[in-house]
Amino acid sequence: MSRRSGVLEFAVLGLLRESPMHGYELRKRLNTSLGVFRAFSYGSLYPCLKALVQRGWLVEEPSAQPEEQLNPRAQAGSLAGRRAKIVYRLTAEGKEHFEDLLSQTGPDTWEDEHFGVRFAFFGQTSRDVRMRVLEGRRSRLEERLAKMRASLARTRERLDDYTLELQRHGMESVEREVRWLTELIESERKGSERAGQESTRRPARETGSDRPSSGPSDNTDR
Amino acid sequence: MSRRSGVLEFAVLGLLRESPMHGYELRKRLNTSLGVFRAFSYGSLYPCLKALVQRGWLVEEPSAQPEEQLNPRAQAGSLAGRRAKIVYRLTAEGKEHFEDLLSQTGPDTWEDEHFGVRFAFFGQTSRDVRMRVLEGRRSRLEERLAKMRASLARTRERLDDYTLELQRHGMESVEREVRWLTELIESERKGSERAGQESTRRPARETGSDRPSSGPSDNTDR
DNA sequence: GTTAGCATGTAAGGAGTTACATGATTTT
DNA sequence: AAAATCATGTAACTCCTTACATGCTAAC
Repeated sequence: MSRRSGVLEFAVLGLLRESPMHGYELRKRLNTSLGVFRAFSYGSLYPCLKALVQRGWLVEEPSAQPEEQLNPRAQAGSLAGRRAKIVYRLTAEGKEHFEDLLSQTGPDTWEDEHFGVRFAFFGQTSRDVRMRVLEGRRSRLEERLAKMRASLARTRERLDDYTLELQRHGMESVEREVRWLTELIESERKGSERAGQESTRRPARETGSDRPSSGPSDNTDR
Repeated sequence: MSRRSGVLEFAVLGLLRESPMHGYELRKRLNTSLGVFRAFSYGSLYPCLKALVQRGWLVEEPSAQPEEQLNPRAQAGSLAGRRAKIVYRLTAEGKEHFEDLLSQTGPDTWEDEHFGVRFAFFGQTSRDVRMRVLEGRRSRLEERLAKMRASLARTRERLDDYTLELQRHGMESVEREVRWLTELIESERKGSERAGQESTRRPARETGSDRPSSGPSDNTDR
């Protein structure tokens, strides 16, 4: 009933933080920007939006259609007509809540389902948290590799070629992801050191705006 | 209520086809042999087993505990006691049904959730079907790549570094899987040609036992 | 003037998980 | 005799999808 998910909720808050949007647009962003990893349908998006509104993290704005009003043919039907295109905007509480979520580094943040979306919003995440999430993810994967190697050693001879190939390919993928994470961690560390030289010591604040940001978000639409 | 899944059902039938097992053992196999890709809990396994029994694809065998009966202390409580360890065995109908499933090459067989488990049982799958599944999977991934490239071209400049890196890494993974599939398809084709030379033309039967098999399964337990 | 795409929703259901409950057997 | 691990199960819940229902607007 409550439709408060994990991933979807997180992603919606994160995208709306960048700029207000209506559901349809939001869904497209969800399935391209955060691409590959997950795809959501309206059947989960709209109920999720309603739930977030109820908890006071979003507000619905009936949308006065600023630029599309320019089109003169449209307003013939009815002035307020045109099936209200509901634009959702993050409230102050919503923003606060999202920042809470961003600062979390618990075990599930580096599980498969969550890691992708966490990474997608690393631009808004503090360096400490980024590091913990990356390192957590890496050691999670290394654990998994160890288990796979052990189980492979135990069962190698009674598996047929295809099963074996599947395991091999699976392990290789995990190994590759570990290397990727290692590179990312390295480059975070370098960035950290450079920042350390600049200001001699780390700034005290943990959360939020130590990101250089990609400019003030003036892109309301495509 | 019915608990007839897709992947889980398929995997259970496939593993039980190799040899009868009880639930606990089955679950371990599920989470190692078919490794990386999925993990199942008892909460889904046992109801699934019940459902498969109801449909006549499995039978429960109360398990006379052949070797464990040797242990003399156990039978004190009650002769039929000792919390029946239920061994599940595939029926003739179950086997037939599984072979039907094996021969399917519909669109969902190459989707993410299904492909892994399909591949895991390629040892029992006919060469034609293997080819169709591999090629279907590859073109599915190529489609996805095309979409990703298009969306990346459209949105590159308004994405921050992390989102961009996530996309890049995602695409690279997909590209690697495509290359892997291409190699597999190549090697299937070679095998096919060699088989063609041996018998001049392809054998008529499509399903089942053209596998060399990994020996008669005499391994009931670890 | 009809197809395609934009836009918003709901009801039912599928595929699984978590947490709980129980008890036997093996290892320490 | 305590702890681990084997073994089986159920109820409630989660998170998402499919299929449906509706209507507007743009393009062909």
